[in-house]
Amino acid sequence: MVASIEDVARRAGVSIATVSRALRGLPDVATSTRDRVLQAASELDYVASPFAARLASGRTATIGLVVPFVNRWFFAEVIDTVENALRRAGFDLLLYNLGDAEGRARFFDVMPMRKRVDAVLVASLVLEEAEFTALTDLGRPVGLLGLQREGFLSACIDDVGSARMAVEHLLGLGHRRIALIGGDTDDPMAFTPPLHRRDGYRDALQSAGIEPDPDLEHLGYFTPEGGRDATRYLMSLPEPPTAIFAESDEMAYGALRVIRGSGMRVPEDVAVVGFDDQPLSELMDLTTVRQPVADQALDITTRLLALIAEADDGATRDPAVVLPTELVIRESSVGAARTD
Amino acid sequence: MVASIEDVARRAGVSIATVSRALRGLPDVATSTRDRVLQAASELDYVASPFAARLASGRTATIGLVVPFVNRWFFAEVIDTVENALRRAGFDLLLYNLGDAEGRARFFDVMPMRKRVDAVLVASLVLEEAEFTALTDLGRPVGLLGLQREGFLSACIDDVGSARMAVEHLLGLGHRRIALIGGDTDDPMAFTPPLHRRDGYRDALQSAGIEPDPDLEHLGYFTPEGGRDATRYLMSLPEPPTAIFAESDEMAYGALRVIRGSGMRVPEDVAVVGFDDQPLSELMDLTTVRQPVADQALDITTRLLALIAEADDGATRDPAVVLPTELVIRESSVGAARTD
DNA sequence: CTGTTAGCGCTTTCAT
DNA sequence: ATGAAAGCGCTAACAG
Repeated sequence: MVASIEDVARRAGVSIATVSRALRGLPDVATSTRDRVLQAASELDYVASPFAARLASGRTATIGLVVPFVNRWFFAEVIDTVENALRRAGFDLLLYNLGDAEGRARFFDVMPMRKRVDAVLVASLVLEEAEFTALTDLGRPVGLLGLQREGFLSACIDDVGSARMAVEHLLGLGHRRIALIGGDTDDPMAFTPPLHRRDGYRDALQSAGIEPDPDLEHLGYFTPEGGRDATRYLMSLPEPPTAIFAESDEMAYGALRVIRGSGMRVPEDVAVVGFDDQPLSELMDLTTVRQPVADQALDITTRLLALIAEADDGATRDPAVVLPTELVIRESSVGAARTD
Repeated sequence: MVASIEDVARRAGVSIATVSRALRGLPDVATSTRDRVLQAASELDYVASPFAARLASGRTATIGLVVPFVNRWFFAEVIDTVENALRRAGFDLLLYNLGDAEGRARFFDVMPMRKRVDAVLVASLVLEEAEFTALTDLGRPVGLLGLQREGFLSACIDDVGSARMAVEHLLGLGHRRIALIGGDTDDPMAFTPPLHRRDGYRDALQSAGIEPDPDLEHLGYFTPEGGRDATRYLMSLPEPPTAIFAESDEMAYGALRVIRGSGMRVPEDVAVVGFDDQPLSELMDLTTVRQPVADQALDITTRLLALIAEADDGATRDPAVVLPTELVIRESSVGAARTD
């Protein structure tokens, strides 16, 4: 069978306590002893049983990552980054995918990560009070990604300001009828961006002295099809917009397809700006707000790990980190003839 | 502190063994006793410590999912489906993302899932002999998704046949110069599709009496940019193709963009067929091979779980399951004027 | 049907 | 610097 700590102890001629200390790099182990233990462990191809260690120590070396979806660019990117950071730190990643309202309810009801994680990381969920409570009742640190809240570690971008920047870009190009294709802010599976990006859109218009026209705000459900349908609707208005700001690149793709596919020109007839800067956006020549997803994920993961390790050298001193975004200007807003 | 099995036992007035049995739904527990235990557990908000249970039972109720990437449609879809199926079965998902050649080497070197999973699920990786050995040396069942191998449980599609179907569609439309945009079959991070889809492409041509032209096979690296660059190259050939078969939809998007963006018409000047049928493909009017990703993932997960549960009512009787694909014909191959 | 009793394989005082 | 021993919170025979 597979080797246990006793086998290593026997082979190294020491006690199991010493093996434990040596293998974990604890102090107060003679170098020669440590070498002997390391040698024996390697000869036996020994790895400690994580469950025994967890039971004895109370630490799980695992963090739970809660996401509303996994098959959307943002969240896939988050999972990728977090998994990597954890792996390097010797931590396991337990993934919790909510999926839909029913899955979400089940999750918060059962709380499947009870007693199995050292910390929790929640990505871009608009959490209800009860859900926040359920999370904090786990008695573990909770990190927030893509949203912030008093008393919690978090990393996010300035969605409001970023959306404002996008719309101001369009205003600067002379557009006055600018439509918004957004997410459903009433959706039970709502995540945070729809709320804030819409606010930024309205802010920008109002600052320019334009009263937001409710007819120009349409749901796109954060999918390409949603963006397509919204655009068809918008372009059929008596007074269609001359520019569209989509709260995500995916919705912008739908918009581009409708416009380009129906013989209209982008941006001459309609300008389009998205949000995210997914890889496909460069290909689509889409002007968009680039947000540093990996940076946000890495930042919050690192600080969460530091907090757990109690090597908390200021990890919580600056609990809410806001990372900068950047407007990437491409042809969908300024055209190919751009000279600068 | 949080309740343990002893607290429940005391409250219910039974032994901890009875609590254990009652809570796990084992037989030979009087209904009244079970009710009392359930009541006590719920009052104390008790959940068993998974680590103690794992240590005592040897079962981990966890499966390890190994993927080369998480931010590609296919794999995101797989993760989504597997996570869901496991959650319902009360299993945890431990995600292992290889990422790149270095990450892959580290993974197989360290074997981080040793002693922590009941089974392993590997998605679409071209595994070397040594890697297969490393996996089987875990001493746990290994399931394969997107590939098959003698002696392993697997679920996949017929990549060769599906690619042949796609190319035969183009041949049926009268095309003779059909290009292939594919993946790198020599890449250390190679996954299985590139190999087989290329074979299917060549098969179809040869069956039609056409000798595959190496100039018409170009790398697209399974990304939109790769597809774009490959298409630019192909269209600059002295004798450009009249049709393109891309081994993935993402590469096909790049092709479509180049063709449509440069004033050529799809499919009149160049027809395009992809592979996968991602959600964006309908929007792009892309003819493509639809593969049932969720079905594959669900199928293999279910059978792996059955195998672990030893409720193996035939789970392994049919170890290699091949799921059907379907050609979804859209405008990128037949045009808008299609009458049927 | 239920209780007793060994462990599972580690970590962690507490001695020495 | 090292070892002995007491758990960690369960599961699984084995009795009864």
